[in-house]
Amino acid sequence: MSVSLRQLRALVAAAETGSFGRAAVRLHLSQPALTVQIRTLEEALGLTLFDRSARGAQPTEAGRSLAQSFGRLLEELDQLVAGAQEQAARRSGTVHLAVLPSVAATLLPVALARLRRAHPGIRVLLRDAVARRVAEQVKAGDAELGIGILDGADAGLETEPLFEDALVAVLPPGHALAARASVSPAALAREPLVLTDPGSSVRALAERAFAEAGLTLRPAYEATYMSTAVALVRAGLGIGVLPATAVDLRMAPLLEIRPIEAPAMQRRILMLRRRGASLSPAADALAEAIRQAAGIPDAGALLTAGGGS
Amino acid sequence: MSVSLRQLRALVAAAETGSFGRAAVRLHLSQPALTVQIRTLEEALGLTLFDRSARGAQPTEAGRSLAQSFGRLLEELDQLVAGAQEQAARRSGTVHLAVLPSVAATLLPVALARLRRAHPGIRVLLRDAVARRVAEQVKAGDAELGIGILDGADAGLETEPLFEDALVAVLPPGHALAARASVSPAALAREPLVLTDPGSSVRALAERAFAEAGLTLRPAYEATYMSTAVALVRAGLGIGVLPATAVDLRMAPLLEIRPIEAPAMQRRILMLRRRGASLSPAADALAEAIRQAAGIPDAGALLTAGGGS
DNA sequence: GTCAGTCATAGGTTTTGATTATGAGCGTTT
DNA sequence: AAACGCTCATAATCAAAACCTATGACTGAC
Repeated sequence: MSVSLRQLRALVAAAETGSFGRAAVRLHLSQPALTVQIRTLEEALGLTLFDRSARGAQPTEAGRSLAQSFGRLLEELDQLVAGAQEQAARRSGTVHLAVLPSVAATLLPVALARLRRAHPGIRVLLRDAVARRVAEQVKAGDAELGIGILDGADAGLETEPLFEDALVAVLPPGHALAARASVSPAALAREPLVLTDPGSSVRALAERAFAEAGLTLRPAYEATYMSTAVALVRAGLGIGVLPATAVDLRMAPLLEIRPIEAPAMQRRILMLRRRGASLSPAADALAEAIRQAAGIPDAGALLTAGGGS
Repeated sequence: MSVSLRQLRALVAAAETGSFGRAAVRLHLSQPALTVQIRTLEEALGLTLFDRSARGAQPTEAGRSLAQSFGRLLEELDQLVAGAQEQAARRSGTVHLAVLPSVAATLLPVALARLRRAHPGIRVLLRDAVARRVAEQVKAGDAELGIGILDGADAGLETEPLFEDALVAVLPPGHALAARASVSPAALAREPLVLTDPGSSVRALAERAFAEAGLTLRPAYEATYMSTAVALVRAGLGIGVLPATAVDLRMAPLLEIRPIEAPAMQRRILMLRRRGASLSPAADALAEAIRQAAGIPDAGALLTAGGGS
């Protein structure tokens, strides 16, 4: 028979207390049970570990030495187990999260604040990236959770809708188009436009929507960062075609926001995870916080939605 | 329920093989048994450790990390157990041995040679000391085994007789007394004598024997080391009164050895161990080798003799 | 659509471990 | 010297854990 943890704990306790009886008390066992554990351990090792006498059980040299080594090992083990249970209890843990920059600037701070309040021990490693990179990182396992968009279904990913993000027209103060409740693509096409980089998902969305309306998108300015784009609009250099979430009106109170009359001007922001990969407790807590921040009541809470097929 | 070694081994094997089935084979278990171990471990930790699919079981991040940590721990544990079993098998181990210098120079080399032949892995840490120190070291546990002599019984020690060591007269080449088969204490008292230090057990023995014969011992020379005493005799400076074992005739072929006609000129060389303290396998092997070197057939081999009361 | 491979579940048996009760050895105390 | 009190060991019994075989359900792949 091989050794067992019970035997090792018995050995350590007996060596430290110098008595089988006291060791049994410490381990919440009866004395005979402990005696048997020690004996079977001695048989497994082939060594006498204790010299029994009427005044207790003195560990032999081998017993002392092994008790010390095993004790150290047991301590490490208990620590590992405790650490794992900490993670399970959501009192610690780390989540790698990939997220679109626009969401990172808007929804995410709210979600992270919620998470911190509910589970202050959980650490979030944040990577903002464009939609394609978000999906890639989640699929590769580099990020356990992602917030992004997906064109079609993706067999490697499970998705859960968070909210709809529409592209809106962002008008500089006093612009003529602000008189209307909404603006048409055709009207936009006549104006100098501020857009994001080609390759960004926002840009691709705008181009598609314009193409459906038979128009060609000719941006006057392209910005990589949303804050840059907003600044360009505020300076009166053009009309922004930007995601609604990205425009923080607190930062730019004089700008006017108007919806664009094109159904395709919408993108569905999704929470992404690798298909078949369970979430760590920390990631689960984060997902919950994100859902709540997005205004989704946490009903079943389990992600089951397909890729959108 | 707390974690068990079986669970940890199951986790490590499954994480390394990527399959419950293959892990079960490695551990000589059925697949359901392994599945259950993993599940109960997951329940104990509160963590999902594997993502099960039709293509095997992929460890989660937590599973991977824990498998690695636990694997390291298990390796250390197995190594400790193997080390203990090595000791039990007498393939390794260390014995602290306290021994009289005279025995160390005569009987012991034979015993150690035997021991090395039978159990080459056993290391002997040797301390030669006078009889009182030998007994002290054994009683204090500084030496697991001792070879020495004991005046009366000692409650703290168990003894086992090894052989009788007589004090003999060591005569320089061509000495007149060599004509007799034995010499009397009275004859010795008329000669210049070479003895050991006062305080040595040999010296005490000689003084007692002379006192019983109504004589006073007046040594011409006192040497601490036996080799010194023998050299003095060889130089013709006196007659040695020394333990028979200590005089190596191969080193001093011209010397003559004669028994002394006094019954008290005998000392019983004993093997000593602490009462109630079991012997380590290494010490047991050494004890056996010592017995054989002393010409004692290793019958029951267990030390049971009392202190001589 | 079948097939091969995976893990999960169920039923029944063996093994392990625990408890209580009791015994035996030993040192101390009366 | 006898009794006591402390130790660990043993025995009988019982509960729980662990295992195996058989079977099921699911998933990819051909």
